[in-house]
Amino acid sequence: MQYWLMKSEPDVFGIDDLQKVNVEPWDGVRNYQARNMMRDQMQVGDQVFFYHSNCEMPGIVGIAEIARAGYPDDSAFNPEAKYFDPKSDPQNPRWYRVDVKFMRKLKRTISLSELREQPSLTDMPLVRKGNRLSVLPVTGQEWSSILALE
DNA sequence: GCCAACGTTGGC
DNA sequence: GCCAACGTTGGC
Repeated sequence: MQYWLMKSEPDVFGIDDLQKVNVEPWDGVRNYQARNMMRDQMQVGDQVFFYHSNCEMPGIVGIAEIARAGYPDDSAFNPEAKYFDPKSDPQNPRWYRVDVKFMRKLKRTISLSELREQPSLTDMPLVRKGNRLSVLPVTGQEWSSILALE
């Protein structure tokens, strides 16, 4: 079992939205590194930190679980869809998604600034400047030290 | 709203 | 294959 962190903008789709729908297809990711992780590595049952980005207090707000491993993101095939990509061929899909299932909200937001203060977390790509990847691997050690902050 | 960091595109 | 231009992300 592996651990991940996935970013979302609360104005677009936040942890409360995930709680409401319970399971959400994580489509629209158009970055090859993130695609590779979703397509090749994520497995059902993997645990996910749900992270709010681009907002007043960026940070980890909840826990989710991978409910379905990587499968083609068919929003790329739909010309009407926001994330349409004419270069993705249904016979050979360029983009993949996973299904993410709500587990629980954290008791409080563990903010990015707080994560940056933790000596054990300085190696996390998340806390490094200029990181823009929306899907990131988290080690087991990082997972437990973050949860210990809750 | 600003801007640094980074990925992608496309001309050459 | 290089690299400038451009678009996007995301913290602040």
